[in-house]
Amino acid sequence: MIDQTSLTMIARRLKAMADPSRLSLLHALCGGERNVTDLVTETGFSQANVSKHLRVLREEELVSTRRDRNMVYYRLTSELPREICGLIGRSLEHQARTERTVLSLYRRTMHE
Amino acid sequence: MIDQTSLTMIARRLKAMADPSRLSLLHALCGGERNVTDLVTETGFSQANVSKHLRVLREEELVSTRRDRNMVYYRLTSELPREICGLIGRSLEHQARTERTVLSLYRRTMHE
DNA sequence: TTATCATATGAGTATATAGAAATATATTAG
DNA sequence: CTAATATATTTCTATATACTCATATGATAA
Repeated sequence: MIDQTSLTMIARRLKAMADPSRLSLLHALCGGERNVTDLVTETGFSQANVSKHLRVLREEELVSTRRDRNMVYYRLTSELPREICGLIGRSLEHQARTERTVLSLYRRTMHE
Repeated sequence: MIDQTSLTMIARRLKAMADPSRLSLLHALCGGERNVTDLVTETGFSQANVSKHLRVLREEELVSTRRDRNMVYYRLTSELPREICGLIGRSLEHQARTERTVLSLYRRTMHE
């Protein structure tokens, strides 16, 4: 048996990433620091929506912030999101190859 | 901008793993092939519950099955779950170190 | 066939989450 | 101070999901 606490923590981190909108935000942050307005522009999501998703990412410490003037700049806390997406991208690619299904862009996912 | 389809697929895979019960099942399967009864015993979850979680994992092709007699044996389809959990485990460990919080067992998570 | 074992599914309930719209808070500019 | 800008939060609704209990399906054994 594995300790329940570790599983719960891992599950929470995965869950924080397991949303297309949040992946989109993480993807943008792979390009470097961004403030909320930048992210709204880049993703096309509403400001409220971006703000809420950022909160989820912050709570799981996947991103961290710094304030400059009245803007809040977000950045990736670690390489984790990029690495995870790289792994899954390769996995999807491999599957696609074996399934002879054409899927593109996984390689470029998260700027890998 | 990244293609929406890739983000959605990655999100779905992450979501399938983003649950403590399913991580527990994946963990068990890291020890090798198991049938449903084995998994019920190892995890302590109800049979119906195990069956339902396995369906989610199957639908995302994280596990595959083979039938023997009237038993269904499940196995990991790839190393992906183990790799993901390894990454997150190391990330949690790193954070724990820098936060001087004691967290144990991430290294042993998923039999890494 | 009928009984039994292994697995899967359906119904019902409780909880969680995504997103829109409106509003609140906080910082800066004038 | 007031106005404007940037970000965060609340409220609401719709949808999804985890779980339990009961039942169904499917394979084997007697």
